[in-house]
Amino acid sequence: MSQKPAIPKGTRDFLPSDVFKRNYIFDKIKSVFKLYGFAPIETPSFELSGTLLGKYGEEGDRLIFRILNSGEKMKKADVQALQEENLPRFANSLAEKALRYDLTVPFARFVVQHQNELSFPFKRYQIQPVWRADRPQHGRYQEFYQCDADVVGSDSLLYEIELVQIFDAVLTKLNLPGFTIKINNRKILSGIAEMSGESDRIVDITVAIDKLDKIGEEGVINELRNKSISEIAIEKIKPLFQLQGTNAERIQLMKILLKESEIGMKGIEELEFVLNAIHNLGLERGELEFDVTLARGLNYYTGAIFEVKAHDVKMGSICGGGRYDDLTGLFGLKGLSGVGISFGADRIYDVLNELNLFPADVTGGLSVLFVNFGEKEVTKCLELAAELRKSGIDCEIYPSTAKLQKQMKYANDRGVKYTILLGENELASQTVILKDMISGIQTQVSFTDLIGNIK
RNA sequence: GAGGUUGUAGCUCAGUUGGUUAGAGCGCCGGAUUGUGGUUCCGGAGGUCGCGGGUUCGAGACCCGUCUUCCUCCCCA
Repeated sequence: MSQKPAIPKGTRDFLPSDVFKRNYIFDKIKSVFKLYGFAPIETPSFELSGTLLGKYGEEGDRLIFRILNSGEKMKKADVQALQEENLPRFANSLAEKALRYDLTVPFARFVVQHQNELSFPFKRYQIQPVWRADRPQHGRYQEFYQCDADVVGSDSLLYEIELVQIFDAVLTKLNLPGFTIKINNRKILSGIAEMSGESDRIVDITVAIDKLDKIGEEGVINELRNKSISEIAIEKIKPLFQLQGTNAERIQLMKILLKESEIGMKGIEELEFVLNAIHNLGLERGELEFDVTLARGLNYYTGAIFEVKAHDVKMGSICGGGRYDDLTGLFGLKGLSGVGISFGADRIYDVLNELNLFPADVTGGLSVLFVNFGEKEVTKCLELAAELRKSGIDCEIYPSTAKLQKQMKYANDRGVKYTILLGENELASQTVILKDMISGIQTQVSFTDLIGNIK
């Protein structure tokens, strides 16, 4: 057993049927991105460590895969830092490069670097794998694909509307029966922190209330206390837990709660604009829900925050996104607002698999297999195969004159739609036997009628 | 990063308090069927019991370490 090969934890191999299914998801996502005017870009799998570190908070840094320096660069190791037990600095001296952790930060770097070649607002999509040194769990991998669409260079709320429509369009196209698009606004969260008198504790407060549906009201209050948020503040936060009813009703309540907070009211105004627009436009299958407890950990969001959950399946969020006013600021380009969303292709894959929502023909089996009867017959098969391919019909010839039984079984395993039997008798009569592998029906057709009988 | 859990044939899993030669189903290969697959029947191959060490006359089973699996926390797609 020790000789058996293995792959690292949290990674997966993909068989042809898996890749067909994944491409099906990618194709739907791409087609919608394109409909909304997004253009594709790609960035390297790994970036300079400095580009990534410090962008995802302390937690995030821990989850970034580092690439060990090679050759002479090994000598750059900061041994002194090791002796001082400053492990982060030691690690940085050992690894100048790191695998990308998401697509957003590399995109920000990309925008700053190519700012003079881009016209703004710049709309890009990007479908590439990312890597996280996380503990693998259900729906959680160390290597997985993200499918991002972002707009940078405009603070127009029209894009928030577009992105909600994209969530809806893609997931509807993928035939997902039900899903909730949760929306919130970071400014509302700031408003909450402000009116509770704990403005500088916004992260602790939001991280705590984000867990409401998981640990309940008591749990959240305990966590707030543990983080030494004042009792007065907690009393002021409590009404949030009761927030219910339609989006419009929730908005009205929040307007009362946050009336003292300028930034909070600004957030409500933005949110209301998006909710109203979507309400008027309507969604296909998605439900848009204002969820004040939606926080999301990434600290670069400044406006709208999105998260999508599929119904009837135990799985974390399948999409996320939000507005970040100053992401490129980290790389020295100020004043460019961006907003974007991300589809978690691997989680969507798992959900579609679990709910059995992949179309039957997605695995794209071979259309036609020529059974091999011998040298003379194969010569004719080669000619016919060339004609089929010219007409766009994919086909193969079985490579050897194995027993017919074996050849038929192979055709069956490959999911072949038609087999063509061309033996001695058929060659003499200029015909083939065309067998429909699903119905089992065989028909004798002439060489010239063959193409017309396939499909 | 913390705690727990799992690992036996290609796959899913049995395997009693430690005791001969480690089993089943499915899959695979061959045959029944020399020009017919997906059904049936018969036969066969395939395992250093995750890996390393220890206890023992004897370990798949017990102990330690390690890797892996899944789960909770953390965080997230």
